Amino acid sequence: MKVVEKVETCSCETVHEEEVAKARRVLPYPFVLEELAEFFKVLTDPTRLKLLFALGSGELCVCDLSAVTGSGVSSVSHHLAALRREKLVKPRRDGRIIYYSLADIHVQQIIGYAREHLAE
Amino acid sequence: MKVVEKVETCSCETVHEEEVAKARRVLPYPFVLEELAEFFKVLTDPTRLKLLFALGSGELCVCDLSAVTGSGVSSVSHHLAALRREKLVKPRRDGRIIYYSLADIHVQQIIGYAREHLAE
DNA sequence: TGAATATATGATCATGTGTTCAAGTATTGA
DNA sequence: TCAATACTTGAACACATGATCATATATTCA
Repeated sequence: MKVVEKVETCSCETVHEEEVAKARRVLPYPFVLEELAEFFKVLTDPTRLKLLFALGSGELCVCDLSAVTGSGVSSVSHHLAALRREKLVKPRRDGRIIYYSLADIHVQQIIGYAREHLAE
Repeated sequence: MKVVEKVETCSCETVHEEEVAKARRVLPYPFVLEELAEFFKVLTDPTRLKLLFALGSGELCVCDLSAVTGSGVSSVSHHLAALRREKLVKPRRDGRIIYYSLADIHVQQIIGYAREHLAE
């Protein structure tokens, strides 16, 4: 493998120039990386994951979700706000009760793949 | 929709008992939720995502990855340690150079789905 | 064996995140 | 219109996380 001399951004002395150039070409724009990172952040909390799994079984109100997760209503509401921001769940008001449901198919697929990965 | 009276874990007065019971049944074990959350945490940093995309184009050494990402070697090494812990990348030593590559197919699919979600 | 290179790791510090409490809004029904 | 219910939101605190620096380890080659 060809090894060439120092390149600006790296503090080491050896860099594989061609491979680095090739890798650079496949990098998404920084804003895409930021969006992806933000998106995954919403999946890093066990309570939020519980909410997503629970809603996978059908529409539920905030009160139900509090009962299912065992978390306080306020906490659940904060988490739902985060899920709403990433467009993963959507609310439907009926009187004073607000029913939440999944807004997207991708989430379940994403979580499914993650579970497959962990199952190995 | 049937609404019944208060249930232990919830501070509100109305809960849809059957739906809650149904939702509870689909919840994974707590340790699975924890593992999933830990797994997604590794995807919440733009630099780590860069590393994964870069490695998608082929094997690269730490020095290369530092050049590609524009991050310091130490920072890259810490991030690679995190990716190793989640079994997303694997190292291969050749002399004093350590080459990293993707350890799993699922990651690319997961990131792909996430990008689809964000593209809407 | 010892110097040089490539990478890893531990400690520190600034910043981010989740929970809780208190207060706010919206809707219903008496 | 006023009280009660369902939910949201903001502030405050404890805890986690990422970048950086200094140091440690591993490998090569003179």
